[in-house]
Amino acid sequence: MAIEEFKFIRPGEVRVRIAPAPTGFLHIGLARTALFNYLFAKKYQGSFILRIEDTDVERSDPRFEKDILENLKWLGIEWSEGPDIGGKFGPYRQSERLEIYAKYIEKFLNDNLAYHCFCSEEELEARRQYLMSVGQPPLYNGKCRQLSSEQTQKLLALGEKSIIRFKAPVKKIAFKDLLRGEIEFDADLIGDFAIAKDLATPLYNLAVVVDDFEMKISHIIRGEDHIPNTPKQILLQRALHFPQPEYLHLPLILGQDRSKLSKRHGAIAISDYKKAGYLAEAFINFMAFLGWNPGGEREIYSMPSLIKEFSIERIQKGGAIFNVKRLDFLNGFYIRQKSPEKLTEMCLLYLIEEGLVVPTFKSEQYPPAYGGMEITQMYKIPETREEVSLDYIQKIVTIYQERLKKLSEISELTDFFFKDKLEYDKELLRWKEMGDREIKDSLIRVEKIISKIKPEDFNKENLEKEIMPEAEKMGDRGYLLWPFRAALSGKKASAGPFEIAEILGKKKVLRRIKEAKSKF
RNA sequence: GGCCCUAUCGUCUAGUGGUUUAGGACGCUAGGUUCUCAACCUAGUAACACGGGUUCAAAUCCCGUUAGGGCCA
Repeated sequence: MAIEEFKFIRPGEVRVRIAPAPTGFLHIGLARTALFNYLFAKKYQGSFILRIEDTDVERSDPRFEKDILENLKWLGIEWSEGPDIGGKFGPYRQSERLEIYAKYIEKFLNDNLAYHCFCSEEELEARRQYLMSVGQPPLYNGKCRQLSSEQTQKLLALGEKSIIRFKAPVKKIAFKDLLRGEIEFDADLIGDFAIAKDLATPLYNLAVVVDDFEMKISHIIRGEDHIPNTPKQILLQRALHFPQPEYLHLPLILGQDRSKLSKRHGAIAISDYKKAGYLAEAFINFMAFLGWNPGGEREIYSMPSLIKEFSIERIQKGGAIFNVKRLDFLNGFYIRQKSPEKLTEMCLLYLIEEGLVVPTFKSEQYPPAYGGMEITQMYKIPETREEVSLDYIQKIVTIYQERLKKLSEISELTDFFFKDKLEYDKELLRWKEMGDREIKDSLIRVEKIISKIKPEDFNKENLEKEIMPEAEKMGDRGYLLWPFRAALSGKKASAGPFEIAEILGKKKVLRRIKEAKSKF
């Protein structure tokens, strides 16, 4: 049935939007909704619009708006109309659209579709509590609906505080959700809901309905948590004789405990994931598959292929748990796909941040995000006071490319390249049941072989050629290779000894072996 | 409490009445691979919430129950 709906979709006619309130950072739920809207718009050559719902002045903050825009861009979800770029149906910030709403609020009142309600909040709250306690829906009883216009005028003249309520008709209200089919509500159970705080301040449902109409939104794709708002919005549309857009309510993204993803589930801000070194393409791929999949067995999809394959019929109805392990896997995959140059550029930021390397010109020139970073060729290693090239850093990054799950791990993994002296316990050098004497012997053997290699021949291949036969002789290669590698890296786990040695160079390798020996 | 939504391996999911001993991926376990880790390869683990119908045939359609979730201005 959902399929039939799409026979009506003609390229260019689709206009979708996301309408976040700038009351928090861009989080996964919103990002996923944005992605699905974006994919849908692109699929049908339509428009994806960004609207900021900042009518709640107290909770809204421009820095959240900035965060939302910035991180959507980082993800590659771009809008064709929005607060930053404008558009035909602007402004795209609700706080700048107040006169538009005022016009409609007035219309509601003039047409007798709404009325002033003077009930106090305490009164309302008490009644709500009571109704809930006796198993009744907590509705407004329509007390002020009875007020004559003279009474209303009088109360207003007296300066009584009031809000504006919609006169909800008593009937059933059904709509077709593109995903879930017919959803029916009893308008009886909706009650006379508030549409504005006062003549100049619209409330959520009214503002949405007005904006979606004024911005010619064709399809409203949003989270499942908005289903209960839909009948109210439809009621408002009908009162105003607006055409009804199509609705599609996406399943929610859930935390480990199956509840709606929220702050208490840990990091959910996209910027946190960005900082931790997740790649935008991994994130997009991951989010697309939360609640949707193309049907085949392919799991790796880039934005263009997602746009190509996206289809509403393949959206899931049940909520999906956010599983970081899977994100990690995808991220590792995309990291492995990067070119060494690109990956180095991305890792550099983390190395600089950790103070492992310092660009040879002022570090203030580096913006905090790696997009558009200007790359310098030379770097200082503060600890050894050496100067190294970008190429050198690239060699290091490259041998860790397949070990990286997140970019931020690069510093911890490779710090031993940027240190003068390694701190580790001598036990680290022990392979299996080796005695102290044997460990030292192994180190001496390696040292001897290495001493014979000319500096210009000091590379991975030659090292392997010279050392492997010796290791082979010992039966278990680990007797030679483990102490060697441990001495170079000071770590239990690392890249292979030969590749590390090549990068470190003969002089440093010998020094590290000497240091290891001195522990016995 | 009321209303609404949902229900296949631990997780994301394929499956749209017979081709299904329910497929894939992540995870986990074991083995392989030049010490370790990773990557890679191979194998294994594990699910149709339950109960009624409809039908020659149901994970797939209907009803109910249960469970989970969302919303309540």
